[in-house]
Amino acid sequence: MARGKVQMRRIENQVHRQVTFCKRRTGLLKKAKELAVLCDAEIGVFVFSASGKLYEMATKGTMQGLIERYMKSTRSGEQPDQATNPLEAKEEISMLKQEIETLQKGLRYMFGGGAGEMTLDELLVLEKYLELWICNLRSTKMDIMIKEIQLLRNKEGVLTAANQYLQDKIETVEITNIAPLTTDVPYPLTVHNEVFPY
Amino acid sequence: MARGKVQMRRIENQVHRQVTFCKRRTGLLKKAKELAVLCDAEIGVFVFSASGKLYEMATKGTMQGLIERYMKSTRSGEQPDQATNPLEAKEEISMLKQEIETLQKGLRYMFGGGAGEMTLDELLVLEKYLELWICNLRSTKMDIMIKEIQLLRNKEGVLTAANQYLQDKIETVEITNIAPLTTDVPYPLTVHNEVFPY
DNA sequence: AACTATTTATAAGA
DNA sequence: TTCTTATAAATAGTT
Repeated sequence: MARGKVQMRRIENQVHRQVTFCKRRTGLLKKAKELAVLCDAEIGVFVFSASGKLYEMATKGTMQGLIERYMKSTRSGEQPDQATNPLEAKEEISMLKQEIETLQKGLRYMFGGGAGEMTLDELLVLEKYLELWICNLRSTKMDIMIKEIQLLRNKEGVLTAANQYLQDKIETVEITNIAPLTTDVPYPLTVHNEVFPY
Repeated sequence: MARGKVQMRRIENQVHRQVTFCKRRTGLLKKAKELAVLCDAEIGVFVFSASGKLYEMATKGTMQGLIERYMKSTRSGEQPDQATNPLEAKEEISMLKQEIETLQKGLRYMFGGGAGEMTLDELLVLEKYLELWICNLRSTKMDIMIKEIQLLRNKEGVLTAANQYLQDKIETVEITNIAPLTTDVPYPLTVHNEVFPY
């Protein structure tokens, strides 16, 4: 797909074939990974070179696990399994941990340098950045919290008003009902608690 | 790869995800076929959609045959693993996933100069990370500074000693040269300043 | 292993 | 879904 169209048949030149195999194999596995990530799919790919060498990729757990799943789903049309088996789970955990490691590294490397080999000056710059970042973050956090509080206060106000209103009403009811109450209670007067149970 | 770069993470919009899944799955299988033809390789691909549907491709014979070959070529396969409690494992997995989500958001947040769409909880987690990071950074910084100071002190010691030595020498010269000085000065006595100009 | 000129793949929109 | 189209990615041929 570049510098000329390619015919869809075996590349005769052994060197070209080898180079293309390497490039396209990489591309294929990359595409598989992308599809898995973007669309939340579970993918297994294995490639045997002409010389019999195996290259594989499983996007979740192991190839073994995927093959098992494959077997199941072709044999009897199994349901998408909910219960992850412990082996897969462990592997998933370690994969996720590795991913976290990578992300943390990414964060660290973002400002250039990287944590291990940074000079004092670089560290000072990074520190400033981090301070700024954390400062912005806290500001955002505060905004959110303030809004949240405001919201709750409003709610509280409304509830209080409603409560007050109901209290008044109840008192009125109680007063007007004083006489009947001495003989019979048709319904519990505390019914208003069920209107605002929170 | 078109009309805009795509972020390498799960597509949130369900419709977009479905469409992309369809397109990319087709693309992936096409690429696999091409690689097989061009480079005389044997390839198996299987894709489980998020909903558990299976799509597969085997370039030679059946998937079963390929899987058998795969199994043969990876003889070390099974290991009897201790059963991690599946429940705990699942919990850990979901926690780790959440952590990854937060870190990814953090990275995006950072690139975007802050103010992203993070929730309060995520912000709190990120804040913790940043605090930890800045703490580590400061520790590293302190190490470096302490070493630097040590180094400078050593240097200072050496320089002071050298200075003392030269001072003594100069005084000796001055004393022994007192007589000639009254008549002629062949060179400036302050020449030693040029030896240690700092 | 790099470098690009091209071809392909595909995201977004209809 | 399917088509279109602008753009991002992959990669064939070359150095």
